[in-house]
Amino acid sequence: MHDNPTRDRIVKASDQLFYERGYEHTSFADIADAVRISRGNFYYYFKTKDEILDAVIAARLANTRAMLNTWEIEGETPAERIRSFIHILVANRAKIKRYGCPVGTLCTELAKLGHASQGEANKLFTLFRTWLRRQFALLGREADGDTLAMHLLARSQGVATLASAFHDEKFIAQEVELMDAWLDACTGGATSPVAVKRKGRRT
Amino acid sequence: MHDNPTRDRIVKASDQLFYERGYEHTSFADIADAVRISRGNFYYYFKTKDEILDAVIAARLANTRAMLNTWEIEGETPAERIRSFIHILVANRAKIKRYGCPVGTLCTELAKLGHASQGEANKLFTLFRTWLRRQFALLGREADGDTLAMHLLARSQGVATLASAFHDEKFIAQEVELMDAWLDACTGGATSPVAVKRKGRRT
DNA sequence: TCTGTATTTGGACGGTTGTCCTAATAAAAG
DNA sequence: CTTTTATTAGGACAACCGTCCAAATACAGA
Repeated sequence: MHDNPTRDRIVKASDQLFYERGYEHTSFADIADAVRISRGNFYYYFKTKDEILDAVIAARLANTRAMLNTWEIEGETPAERIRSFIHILVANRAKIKRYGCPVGTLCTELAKLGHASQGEANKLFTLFRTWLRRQFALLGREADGDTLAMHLLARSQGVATLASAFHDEKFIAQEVELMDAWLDACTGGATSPVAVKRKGRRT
Repeated sequence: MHDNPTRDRIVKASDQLFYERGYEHTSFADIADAVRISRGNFYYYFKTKDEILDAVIAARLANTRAMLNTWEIEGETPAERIRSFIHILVANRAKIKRYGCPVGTLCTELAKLGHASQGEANKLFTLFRTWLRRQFALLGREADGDTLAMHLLARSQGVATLASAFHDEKFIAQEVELMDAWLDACTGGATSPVAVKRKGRRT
């Protein structure tokens, strides 16, 4: 299966539109306009709209895996890698303010639609979850690594949802600061998965 | 404007359907089936689907205001009242697991649709925000009451989103416990909006 | 060049949507 | 009763949806 520019452009444009307008509210006509191809041409690459969705999810999974691998290589300590995760919120704050979290909003929509691809979409969450769990385990938190991972995921989701509702970028920065402090507390060797204010790192 | 049973039934059924299936994915036919009236009869009460949405939002705002007032009367201390808020997650955990938070998911959907009623829907969030801020202020946190309110709202939203994605009710209980502990820390007189593990209340 | 495949086009199709209207019925008033 | 008003029923409507196809075009190798 060699590379296919047109197919890739369809997937890329759909990815963006699904994020900005939602899956159901994006029509074939919308995608066709974005990609600048005729409406009928879709059938050559995808038989149904659901197939486009699956391709988009697959692409997101691949991109996310690549991103996590990069962090694993570049981040020298597990704490730094987790911080990379936290700081997606800051890096993407403009888009998050407008459209929320790409993962969370997609999963939420598919859940309401009762869509068959819910499971695939949720794998995006699982990807972050297991990666974070591993990082926490490397910090000596094998026992509650999954709990910490879920906690951090939830915090991020909440920040994205509220930042979008209130159109507030400053709130993102505010909460990221709290999450950084919380991470420091974990790194500093607290024995329970609860945040403790600690300004400095353990030496 | 005296009471109108049929109109109320339309609003109530729409409220539920908008929550379970989403606004856009709910059709007039769906509501008609639920209320057991003919499709054409809607026009007598609502000229457009948007008007139904506005009525649903208005009803939710009224219900929320009533609920917050009840808590203000029944809860003896501000901390207890805030705890009432936190524990909605537990009380509604079955529905949250299936459909997420009614407020968050509606606001998210309307944001993606670019819908004109976004502002009205966001008032639901504002209602909780100002109410929580007041409770925190009564706890002596006038300075950062709004920050604490937003923090707690975000935590709740994140819990709802993840509980829905992972179909996990236990996670709700887990995080509620953490939020309770966090609240204890605030009540106990911590000087910064950061969670600290404290099992007992200050005497 | 000619031939065969790969790709694209524009529109037809059945179905569903929100909207809107008119006729039928129920309720109320005289 | 008759007359008037309030409510409901059922369907028409134009627009849009996802799907699908047959014909046109672009491209490849000979």
